Amino acid sequence: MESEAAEVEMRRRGHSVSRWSPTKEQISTLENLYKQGIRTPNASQIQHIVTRLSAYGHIEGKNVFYWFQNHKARQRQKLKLKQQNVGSSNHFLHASQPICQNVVCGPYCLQQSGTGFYSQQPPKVLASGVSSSIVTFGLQRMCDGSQRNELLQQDYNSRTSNHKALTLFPLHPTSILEEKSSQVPSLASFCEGAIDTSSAAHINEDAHPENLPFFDFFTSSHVSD
Amino acid sequence: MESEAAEVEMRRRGHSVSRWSPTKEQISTLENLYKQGIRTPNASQIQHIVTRLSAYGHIEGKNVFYWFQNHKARQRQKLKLKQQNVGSSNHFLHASQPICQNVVCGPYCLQQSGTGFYSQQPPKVLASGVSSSIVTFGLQRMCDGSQRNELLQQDYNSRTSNHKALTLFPLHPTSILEEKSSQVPSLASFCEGAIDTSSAAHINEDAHPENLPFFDFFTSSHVSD
DNA sequence: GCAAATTAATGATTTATTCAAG
DNA sequence: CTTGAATAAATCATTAATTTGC
Repeated sequence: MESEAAEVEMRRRGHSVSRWSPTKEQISTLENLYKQGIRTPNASQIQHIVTRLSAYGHIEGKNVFYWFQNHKARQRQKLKLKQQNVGSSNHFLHASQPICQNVVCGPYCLQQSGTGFYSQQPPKVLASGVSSSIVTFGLQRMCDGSQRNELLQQDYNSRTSNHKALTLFPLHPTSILEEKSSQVPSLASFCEGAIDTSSAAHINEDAHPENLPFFDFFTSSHVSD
Repeated sequence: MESEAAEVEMRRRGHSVSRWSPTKEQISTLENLYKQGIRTPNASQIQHIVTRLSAYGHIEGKNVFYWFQNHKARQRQKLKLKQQNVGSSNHFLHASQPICQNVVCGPYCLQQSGTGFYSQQPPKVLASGVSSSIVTFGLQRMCDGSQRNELLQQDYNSRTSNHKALTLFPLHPTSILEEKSSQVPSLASFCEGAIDTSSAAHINEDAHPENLPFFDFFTSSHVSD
């Protein structure tokens, strides 16, 4: 439905609408995604999620971002409390089980080689100067050697998606989702998207006058190198 | 063109460009801005800064954002160390002096009324659906009642600019800078800018087909209120 | 002088904490 | 009381300074 117009109206009329109120569908979808292992969606993922969930009501990228941020944190602290109560002793390699039983948590993490991971993608720069910062997702941190034995299903899908295009939304196997959108670390990427792109927009406005007002998540592969 | 060239240059010289290396000019400008009181520039401020600093080399919004984030934090911890060494006892209302002697730190902060500050601007939404999330800058937290007696020159200019249009860049007294750009809380706003704008753009693209790819920093006074 | 090796700065991310709307 | 939103603190990782041995 067009809750968008309604909300814009509402906001324009001074009504607070100061905070996003997710619909049931939106929440359940987000929870599903979380269960599938999404922890910190990157720009393209968020873009996708927003696009899909917009069908159920107004939603913005930051809402999605914050939702995952908060959900992750609160699941974690919930877990912490639980474990505290149970007082289990062998808290070594089996975290996250109580949280999401649905996701496969491969034993791929912890104690890998020191800094061997993060060269998945070479730094790539888009023609418009929108560099896609790349790489460092969060895995190498967990695998680093420090004892961050928190959750560890972090980017299971981020990595698998390189191979099989992860079914973020069962409805749309549109691929995209990953790979070329280049693992940009969520927040900063938006930043760059919002700001630098705008400047880029009036710099070479003729580049994509079509319907990509700020960034092409999809073409970014072949730049000008 | 200029900034791209610089970066391309850098890349050609074998530098991996995995991280932004500010030029001298960029740094000094940023430091000046900081001294002028800018702590957490919002989207429009960042946009402006980027536009200006692009003349000196490649730079993106996120770079500016992170720079302020880091600089603020590190100045703060530097200060903390200093104070620790001095062991001054009457730490009550005179923070931030050691950091930036150039900025006027009015005694306007701490112990104001509880939540009186952040209603400077009513939530405003641009026609394109790019809501400018608004408000909460960071001041209300400091002034709130909690004892965050850290710095407090936070948005001195944010407030003064309401009256006298703060000279962010001596070169360009273009005003803008504040007021109407509605104090959007930095990060999230980019997020929204990057994501929501795109989706919104093809929803009602006809809103501002002119040359305002996502926000008009300059005209924003008479939006559609 | 100069590169390899160390150290210091600092750019970039993630996590924790806090505020406040509903 | 729950949770969306925002900021600050902590942390990681890379670049620049610098030291060191030749």
